[in-house]
This record gives sequence, structure tokens and C-alpha cells, in this order.
Amino acid sequence: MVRPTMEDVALRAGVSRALVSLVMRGSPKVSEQRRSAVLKAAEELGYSPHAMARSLASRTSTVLGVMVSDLHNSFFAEVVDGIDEVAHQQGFELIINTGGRSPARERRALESLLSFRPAGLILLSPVVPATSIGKAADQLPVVLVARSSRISTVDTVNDDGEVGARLAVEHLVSLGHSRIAHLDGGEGSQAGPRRRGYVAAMESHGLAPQVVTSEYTDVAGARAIRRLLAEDDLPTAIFSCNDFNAVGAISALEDAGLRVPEDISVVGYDNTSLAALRHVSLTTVDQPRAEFGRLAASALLHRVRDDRAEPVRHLLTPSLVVRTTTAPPGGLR
Amino acid sequence: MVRPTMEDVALRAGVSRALVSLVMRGSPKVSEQRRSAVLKAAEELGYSPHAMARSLASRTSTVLGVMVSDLHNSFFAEVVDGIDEVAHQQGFELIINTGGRSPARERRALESLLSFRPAGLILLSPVVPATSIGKAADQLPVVLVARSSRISTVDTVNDDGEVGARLAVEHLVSLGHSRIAHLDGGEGSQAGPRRRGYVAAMESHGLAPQVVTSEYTDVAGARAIRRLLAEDDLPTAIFSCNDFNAVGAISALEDAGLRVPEDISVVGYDNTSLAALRHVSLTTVDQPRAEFGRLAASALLHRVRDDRAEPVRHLLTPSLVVRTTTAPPGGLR
DNA sequence: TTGTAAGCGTTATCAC
DNA sequence: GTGATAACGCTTACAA
Repeated sequence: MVRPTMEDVALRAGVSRALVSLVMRGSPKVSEQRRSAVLKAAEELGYSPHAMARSLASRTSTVLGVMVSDLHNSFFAEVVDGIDEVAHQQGFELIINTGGRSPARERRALESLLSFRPAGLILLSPVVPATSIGKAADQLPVVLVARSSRISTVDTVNDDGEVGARLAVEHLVSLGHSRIAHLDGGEGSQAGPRRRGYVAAMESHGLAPQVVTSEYTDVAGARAIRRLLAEDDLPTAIFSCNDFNAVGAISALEDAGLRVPEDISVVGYDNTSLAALRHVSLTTVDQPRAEFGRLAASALLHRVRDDRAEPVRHLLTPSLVVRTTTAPPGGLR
Repeated sequence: MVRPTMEDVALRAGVSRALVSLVMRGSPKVSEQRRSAVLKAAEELGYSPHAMARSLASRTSTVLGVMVSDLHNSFFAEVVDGIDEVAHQQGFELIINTGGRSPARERRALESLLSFRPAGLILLSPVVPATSIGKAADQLPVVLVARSSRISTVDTVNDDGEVGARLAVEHLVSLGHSRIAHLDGGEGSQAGPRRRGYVAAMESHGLAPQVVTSEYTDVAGARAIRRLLAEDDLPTAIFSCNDFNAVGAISALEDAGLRVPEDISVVGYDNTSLAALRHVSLTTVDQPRAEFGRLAASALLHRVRDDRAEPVRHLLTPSLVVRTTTAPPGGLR
């Protein structure tokens, strides 16, 4: 269980350590003969370069740190795919860490990531206070995904929640709905833009907005519906703050003997894998997640290289995915 | 954007670098006066220790590498929670990396993790060949989760799929079912034990097993059901290889005008968050995921400390979670 | 209790 | 092309 060093490889190949270093980094100025001898020795010894000794000596890092606020949410998995694609293509590696949805654990995760002295940091929907982000940004380039910031040294990548909400409303209006309620995400991240977009879209059609306070979970969605049911105040269509909330709403509606979409239409947000399940088949707003990741990685790598000053603010346009939970209101068919 | 070093802190506090090192590591043999001076200087400079320089100098590591084969699967998120709990409690940090379900990308992830020279490695359901795992295990302690191995130097943590399958069958039999089909996971990891457990349980009740080839996805589950439907060969209960498959099956059954559980019962496997959704409410087999993580971390840390030789093979007992997709067969009510 | 100096595995500079 | 030698940021005897 002893890990070989460059020295061991050099010894076995009968060359100097510096030569091994050159070979490992693919330098062209090494004779073919020595190169293969070194490679052979390395292979036999099971040698692989020590990333941190390398970065220590070279004063550079090819590592990008990624903090995922919630590993349970597959939304982030796709963003990571996008990051990985660009990073790898440009010769960078990722180290990931998770905040487990708790600010305390997230702080730890951040500290830990920082202690590896990566070239840059991508924070996916962080919940730590802005000051922590600012401190990190003093030390290295930072990009935020699914969270906005006014710090002038950090770049951000977000979807345009107002546009997404408008897409949902337009779709329902074009189907003939006029009583459309929004189950909102309360204090949740990005809930504000979605709510504002909904209200603006309703008003632009001369319709009365009906915002129902809710949360980003299926339990909350069901609860909101039961409340509407109890007040006998049910609209003909529901626009939920996210897919989980929408699925909870559908569940509560079906429990009450209502059919979706015949009696009432439902639209979600996020286009999670849940929405795509045939059993659910939810009409929803899709965010270009992999694109989030690609843009975040590109922005970060630019900053890593250029030390650029002006912040980048990507605001991506979401799109609507129509499935089978929306239809014209019952009365119109 | 320049990151301070220990030297900077020492200079500012008017002490030697070694003294700063002692303070940073919480040594008791430092005068209170100097300690606070050092801490103050560090704070002002925004200094935090360089993890890898530290591990290079001390020839030890407090980092555990975790390779997650598929970040999209929330199963792993809970395992990571368990790992994180134990690791943190014992003063270790995690660096996570993902294989993106592809052997090539997983190889990269492994290389990358190894290049940080962590104290040990936990591989969650890896798809790389056993030889790659063996090579890694030559260099540092390795624990496998949700994958078995015969390599004598690696520890493994798995659930007992045979027991899980038996639980599902027993439940259905006790409800009065005798025609129970298994939609199996084909070549998928852990599909074998589940299939064997199903067959054994059926036979021990004198029932004829009916194994239908399928896969770990909802599309495959739906397809398998349509095949059974076409052959007019539908049992009164289905035991799916996992939750996704089960949800696909339910979907296809409902499309065919059959009600679950009135006409046919369905049991899944894994107890994913999907199964718990009210809208789905799937009876399923639960694996103690966080416990997987805790045991994996404990086993690894033991090996890290003791250099122990005998491999640990944890085989955890799953449990059944009864929800609303199972009921007595229609004829019996 | 504090400082000095050597060394961890690597890269970089500079002669040869 | 190749090989010494001095960093990189830190820990760790050992000395003071």
C-alpha cells in the first residue's frame, strides 16, 4: 500500500526525475526511446502523478470546485453534466462537494473546497449568506448558478423565471382558461420571479391573478389544493411553482374526484425527470440545465484565464413542454 | 486575488511559520497571547490552511474520495449523507466525483480522485471493471457500495436482494395472490439476487415463478406490461425490479383500463422518493441507504487506521414499505 | 514555549 | 535532450 513517486519511476527507468516529469506532461522534447521506457516503468509501478504536489510546484491548478447545495435534487445532476463537459474539454477536473441543504454544512463544504486551492468555484444554488460568497470571491473566481448576486466579481447563470411563468400562463390562456391560480414557492429561491411573471402575464390579459401561498414540495401542493377546495374557490387551471408541487396538487385533485386535465389543468416548473414519467406526464416549464452548466464553466474558465473584471449575468430563456395535464376548460369542449 | 500563506500570517503576527502551524492545528503548547495574535492576523488576511500542502508535508490525508456512478439517482445522495455524517464526525472531509454512468468517464473520475492521494476511496455502484478496482485497492483502502467484489482487500456494503425479493413475495402471498410475475432488471446491478430471491420464494410456496425480462426504467416496465397484455397472460400481481420499472408498469396497466390495486397489485424496489409521492404511493422494498453510507465510511476509516487485512462484507436486510398499490386479488374481495 | 531547518512530490530554470 | 537545483506551502523533529 505504498504509492510510487516520480523518483521511483525515474530509478526504475534509469533516468532523472526531471525527465519523468517531462514525459508525464507530454513534452515533445524527449526521445522516443526514453519516453517509452519511462511510460513502461510508470505502468509497472502503477504510478500516477500527484495532483497537488504538481499544483503546488507549478503554482497553477487545473481543478474546479463545485458546490451542490442539494444532491437529492436531480436538477443539479444535469447542471454538473454540463460543467463536466466543458471543464474536461478544456483540461480541467472537478471536485464536487455538497451542502446538504443546510447553511452550516454548506459552509463546511465551501471551506473544504477552498482548502484545495482550486482554480475557481461554481456554486449551485447556494444558501450561505452573500458575505461568505463575497469572501470566497476575494480569493478566486466564483460563478453562481440558480442564485443571483450583486457582488460585482461573481458571475451568475439563471433562468428567466418571469418568462417561464409567462409561457405557462400564455399556454393556459390560449387553451381558453381565464381562472388560473398560481401555487407559489414562498421564500424559495426563484419563487419571486415566477410569481411576478405570473401576475404580469395575467394582468396583461386583463385577468385577475390568484396567488396561493405554497412551497416547493408535493405535500405543500396538496395542502394548497385542499385549501382552495374547502373555500369552494377552485379555478379551471393551476400553475405550480415547481413539478413536485404540481404532482401534489394533482394528487389532491384526484382525491377530490376531479379529473386532470378534463376538469382542471395543471402546469409545473422545472421539467424534472418526474414530469417526464408516463404516469405523471406533466406539462411544465423546462430550464436548459446542461446549458446552465456549460455557461457556468465557460464563464469561470474565462475568469480563470483573463482575470476579467466585468461580471457576466446569463439569463436563460426557459421553454414550455406540453404533455397531458393541460386541456381546454371543461365548459368549452 | 492573491491567497495568503502561512508565511504572510507569521510575518504579520511577528512570529515564525512553525508557530502559526501549531496554532492552526490547535496545539496546546502555545501561549495565549501569541495564539490570539496569530488568529487575529489570519482573520485579517483571510487566511485558511492549504489542505494539500499540509497533506504533502505531513504524509497523511484527512480526505476521503467518493465516486458516485450516477448523480441523477437520488439513491446515492442518501448514501453520501451517511458517509458524510461518519466522515465529518471523525475529522475527515469528502471529495466527490461522478462517473456519469459511463465506464470511460468513471475511469477518469477514479484517476482524478486518486491524484489527490486521499486516505481512502468509496465507490458507489461503480461500473468499471474489477481490475481497475483492484489497481486502486493496491494503493489505498477501497470500499464498494451496491456492488460486490471478490477482491480480498476491498470491503463491500450491499443489501440482501434475495431477502428483499422474498419480502415482496411474502407480502403478496399473504394478501392471497398466487399468480405473481417478476419484471426483472436483466443485467443490471443487483438484478440477479432479486430474481433469485423471487424464484426461491415462489417455489417455497409451491407457486410457479414467471420472470419477465425487463430493465431498470419506467419505459421498460411499461413495455413488459404491454407484452404480457398482448399475450393475454396477466398475473394478479407484479413485483418489479425497481421503483421506476414499477411506475412504468402501473402506467401501462392504467392505460389498458386496469386499476391498481383493485385489478392488479404492484410492488417496487428501492423506496425512492418517487415511491413516497402521494400520487404514486407505491408499495416497495426499502434499503437502508444512509446506513449503507455510515457502514461504508466506518469500514474505510478502520482500514485507514489499522491497515486491517480481512475484508468486511456487510449485507444489510431490507424492509417492506406497504403503501397503496397492493391489495388482495380482485376475485377475493 | 518558540524558532530553525529539512523534507513532502512536483515543476521550472538553467546549465550541460 | 537531459540533469542539477531551487522553489511551492506546509509539518515536524530538534534545538534553543
